[in-house]
Amino acid sequence: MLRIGELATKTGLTAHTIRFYEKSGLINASQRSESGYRYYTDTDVRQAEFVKTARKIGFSVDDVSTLLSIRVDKSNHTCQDVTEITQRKLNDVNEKISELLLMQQTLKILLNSCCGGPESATHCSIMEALDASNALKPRIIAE
Amino acid sequence: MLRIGELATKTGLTAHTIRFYEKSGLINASQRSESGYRYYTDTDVRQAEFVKTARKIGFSVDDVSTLLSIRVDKSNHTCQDVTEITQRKLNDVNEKISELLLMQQTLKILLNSCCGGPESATHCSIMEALDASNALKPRIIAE
DNA sequence: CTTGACCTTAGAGTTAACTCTAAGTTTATA
DNA sequence: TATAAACTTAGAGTTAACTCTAAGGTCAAG
Repeated sequence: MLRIGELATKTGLTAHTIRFYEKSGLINASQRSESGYRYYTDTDVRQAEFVKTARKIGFSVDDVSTLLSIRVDKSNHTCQDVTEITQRKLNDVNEKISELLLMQQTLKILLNSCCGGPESATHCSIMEALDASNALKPRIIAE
Repeated sequence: MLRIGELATKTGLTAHTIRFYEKSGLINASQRSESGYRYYTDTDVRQAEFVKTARKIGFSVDDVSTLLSIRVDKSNHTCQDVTEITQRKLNDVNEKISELLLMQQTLKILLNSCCGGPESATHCSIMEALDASNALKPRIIAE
């Protein structure tokens, strides 16, 4: 039986975060001492680790909540239920990556266009590009 | 001279956002009518477009603020000043992309490992992977 | 028996960038 | 002149996931 600080050390979460997850319904202490201290069993620890793992992969607290409800009642859920959540997350991630790659390309083009030296910014091509408002149109690859 | 709604239409921002940017020091109306209506000159419009462009590329409101202060006083700034901001932003973007690619890989592996069918989740390999807590270790490419 | 580390709660604060509301004023149109 | 669309302000609300604070209780060691 671990106290909250020990669970924190073990999982790499903070005690604050563990309490926050408790409020969110993700982690529960099976026992409480008379004085109110939380005590965590091995089962609790495994659940906390599940939560940590799922969060690290990128699932939202809400997703983890859903995954946990599947976890405690696997026989009444299907692989489809699980892959749906995973696929949705993957779609989110893919979309964000696309956006960021666009930004990345634009920023790279801007950086390549500018000398970056101690010259006055009077004719800085980054500033000019931002003013031109077509700075966003990604050029054909390798221009 | 445009009113705020017209500037909104022209830039694709909302009037709310334009007022928010005003509070943030990004966009100013050169004129006000006696009754207090904002009126924007061509110069204001160009500045608003600059802001829109810079935000779209991914610069934070704070970054844009800095870029604007360079813009109005180019001769006292250098290309280095501009590239520094741009490079910092590119570094941020690169870092986020790395994180997301890691998530993406993990999610793909999870999806590949599961049938995704109407079978009971009792032996769902995604759930098992999340429980194993080594789900995070990205496998060697193409495993 | 005291000290310090650890625990408790409720609830407020953080971050970024909006987004919205309420209550009232102005302007353009029919 | 009436009405609807557009405008004004200050300030509160939104989102996600924490993060921190205040004020106090508990526990082990010396």
